[in-house]
Amino acid sequence: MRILQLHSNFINYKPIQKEIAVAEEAEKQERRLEEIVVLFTAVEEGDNEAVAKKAIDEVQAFLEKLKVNRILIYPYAHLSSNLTKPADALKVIKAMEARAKEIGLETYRAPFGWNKQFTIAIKGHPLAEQLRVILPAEAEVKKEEKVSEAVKAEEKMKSLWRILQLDGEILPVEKFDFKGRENLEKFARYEISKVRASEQMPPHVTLMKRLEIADYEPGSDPGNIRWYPKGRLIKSLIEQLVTNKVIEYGAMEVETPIMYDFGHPSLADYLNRFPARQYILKSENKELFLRFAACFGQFLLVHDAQFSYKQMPLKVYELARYSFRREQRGEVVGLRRLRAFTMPDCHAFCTDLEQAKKEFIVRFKLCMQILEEIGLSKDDYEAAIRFTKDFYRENKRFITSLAKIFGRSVLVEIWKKRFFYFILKWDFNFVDNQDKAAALSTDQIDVENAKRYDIVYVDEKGEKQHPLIMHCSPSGAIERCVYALLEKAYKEQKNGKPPMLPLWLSPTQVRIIPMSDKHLEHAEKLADALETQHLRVDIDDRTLTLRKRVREAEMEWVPYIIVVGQKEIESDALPVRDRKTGKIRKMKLQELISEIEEIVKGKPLKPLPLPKHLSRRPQFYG
RNA sequence: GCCCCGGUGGCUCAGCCCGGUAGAGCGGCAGCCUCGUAAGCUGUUGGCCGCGGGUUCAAAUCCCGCCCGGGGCUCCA
Repeated sequence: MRILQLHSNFINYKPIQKEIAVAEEAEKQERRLEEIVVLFTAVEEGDNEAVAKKAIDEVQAFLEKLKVNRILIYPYAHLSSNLTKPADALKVIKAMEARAKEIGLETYRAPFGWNKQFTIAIKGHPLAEQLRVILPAEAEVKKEEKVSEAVKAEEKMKSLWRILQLDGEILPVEKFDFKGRENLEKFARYEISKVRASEQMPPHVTLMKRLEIADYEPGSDPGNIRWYPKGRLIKSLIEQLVTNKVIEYGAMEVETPIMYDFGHPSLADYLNRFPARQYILKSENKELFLRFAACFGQFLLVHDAQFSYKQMPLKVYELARYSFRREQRGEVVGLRRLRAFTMPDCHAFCTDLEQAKKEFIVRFKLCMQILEEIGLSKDDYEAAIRFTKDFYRENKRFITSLAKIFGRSVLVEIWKKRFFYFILKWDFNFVDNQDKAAALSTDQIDVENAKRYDIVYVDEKGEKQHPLIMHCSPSGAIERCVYALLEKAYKEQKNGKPPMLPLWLSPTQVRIIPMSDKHLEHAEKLADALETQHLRVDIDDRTLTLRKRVREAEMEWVPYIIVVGQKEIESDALPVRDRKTGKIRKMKLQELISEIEEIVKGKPLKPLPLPKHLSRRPQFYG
């Protein structure tokens, strides 16, 4: 028996004329059914009542998932070329109907033996369309084979979850003592069972709006974000920092297109593994898709390059703004997961596993350093290392050495067989205020794509070889870094500390508040002096009370606030309100400049993204 | 994609259950206050009650569809 099962918004059908002698009696009336699972059914030779029962039971298990309780059994011969005799078929169909009613389904049936016209609207979700093949008991053996094939695939994907300790010992997750390692526990739980509960809005969503960093864009697709001047500054600074670090590491920065031709031979095969997750667009007679990583562009570019083992490892980098993934509707949240995001993506092409392992360590350290510089310390994230069983057997010490560099126990995921294109992968994961985890940096050793893209290098013997490819995002998506920083700030607030951004990312580093308009001129002088040292300084020249302006500066997370009045004109000691401590420190201007310069040393610099005078600024939110 | 909750001036929200003239606080604007470190006072502006359809004499309110947001699933090479 074959059943084409369609979850439908509605179906309209109308019997037109009898086709065969055994056709049932029916009225030639149009019928409409809504919110229904339609079962186009072909009864094949050898099917019997047991098959009918089994078919309905299988369907029912599925209906529970969909939370639908209404079916239409629609005889449909065209599904099979091995049909049984019509009279037997009708019997089996009736048996299906009886079974369905028996187990409490709201059951409808289209008449058997008629030529019918129909219109159907099928829902868009992945489970909406399914083909079932139900075989009679005799054929059970054959079916077993098929199942075992499926089970094998399933088996391949089965993951073992463990905790790898620094001494190299691997413990089952239940046996590990998570005392003092609550984040690792939350991360492990998130990865393994994904159980979580939360009623509140993610804190970073409220913050990104209130601080005028970013917001949803109702005029776009979900997961496409609008960035206000302050947010653009923060993002752009992080982008610059990551890019600088990766270039320092030795990668060559390139730029590749954001859209690709579906028909390109190297891409077609790769894409077949990731169906229906891209944005697709048409241009003239071509079908294009938007990139979901910088891999395509870089692979195609390196495919055309000529290089030998002497130039390896060969490192290529791109800040992929944007990468697009049409994530499922329910998964797109704030800045945690977007449909359009900025992905720093660095590939390294290595001669062999030995070289790859060496490079892997270099990049592991690089990623830790980059996160640290962004403002996420090792306490803010947890590591996961994922590999195949085979790889572990041969590389125990290597994997343990990664954990040692990380300095703490890590979560490991072990695959019995390789089913991705990589044999080893690690990722750093931020655990947020809702106990959800989001991956930041990651690196992988890819053993497949060099062949797929026909990327070759020339070895010592002058022979062409496929390299190993390492895929690394040194920071993870830039937007996700902003998410992590905001969530981290919120955590600190919960712990009684003032929430803030790292000084080098604070849109306003120093705010000067003149007591009254009589003191504005002096404020301007101080601001100019700070500005020439490349600090971001602004002046709150609005005619509001002092208390109110101080309050607003604090709510904007301004790290240093200086109130300027008559005393400051007469003396060069400035009352600097330090957000970190909440105290007012008497400082000379030069002392403040030195302090800030020391803290932001080595970080990218950018000017204030807004008018210097607060009276000249629009309000983007609130 | 599925299930649950929500969408009301720029922002946060009340009103909806039980249909009958749209409300508050914040913000904006104007005026006063010229101020010593987290909200000064007064006045005023501002709303196709997310969009479309239906029921009704009458819809922010009831019903249906869609869009957007949040949560839970699923998914996450």
